[in-house]
Amino acid sequence: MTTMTAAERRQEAKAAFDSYMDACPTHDVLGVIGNKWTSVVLFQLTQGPRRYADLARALPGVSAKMLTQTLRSLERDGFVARSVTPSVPVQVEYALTLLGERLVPLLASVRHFAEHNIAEIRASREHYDAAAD
Amino acid sequence: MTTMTAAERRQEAKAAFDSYMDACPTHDVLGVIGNKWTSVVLFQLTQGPRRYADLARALPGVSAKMLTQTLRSLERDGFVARSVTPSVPVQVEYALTLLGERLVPLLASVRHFAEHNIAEIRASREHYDAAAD
DNA sequence: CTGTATCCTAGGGGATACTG
DNA sequence: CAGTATCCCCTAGGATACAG
Repeated sequence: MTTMTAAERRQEAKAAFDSYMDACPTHDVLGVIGNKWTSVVLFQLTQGPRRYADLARALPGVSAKMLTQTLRSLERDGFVARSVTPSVPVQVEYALTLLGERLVPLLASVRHFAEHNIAEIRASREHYDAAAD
Repeated sequence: MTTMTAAERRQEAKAAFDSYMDACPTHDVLGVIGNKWTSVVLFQLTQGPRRYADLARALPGVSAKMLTQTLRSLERDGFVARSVTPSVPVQVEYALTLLGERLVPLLASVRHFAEHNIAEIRASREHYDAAAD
């Protein structure tokens, strides 16, 4: 512990930085909304509560597995509430929580930026790809 | 083509939805900022232009491969400009473009939301996990 | 200093079939 | 209706070594 090799110092810095990343709220939230289906599911729920099959119908691209997984994750994070009506057959309804509602304006910001800048971004990509000979 | 099975109809809806998703600007942008290192690299660059080694030092968690890949991707999308000074050894500097600067407030929004709501999110997770017996 | 090249693994995500 | 359970693939990302 008196002296340390450069490799050891790098290792330590990496470990410290990794735990910093894990604790970073921004990174955490980005990890949530960065998932493939969260934004679209959330968008559906801004239109009002929806049942499982409603979502599956509105989002034909999602597999049953991913729909369930996305919903569970959103529920775990407190963005969505799941309520079961014990009829036959059972009815399950998903709705935004207050926390979920607070996420909506953020998604709107992303959307606003995206719609105003996507043309420039895509133009840049084309230019970049064209330059690659 | 006169009649269609339910499976065929589902297939068609899925294909249509998939291409819609591909074209969706919001989803596109989310895909960019959702990558593990984009937000932190971008944050470094908001502090001013940085060289490759500066970034590597500031971000001990990134591998050389991912740093390069992240930078290339950001350059391709037009968020970052790469300029090479042909000295010996060469100097390469990365800086935000105007488009990149426009992305900064959005990241700030994410950060703002994250910092104000992360406690509630994490509390929800703990509660959810505790309920799972 | 600024990267490439290679190899490898974990897990996100899809397809299909089955259940209370 | 509202999911599970399986199997499988593919890519994001890490480690290590090498190169201009």
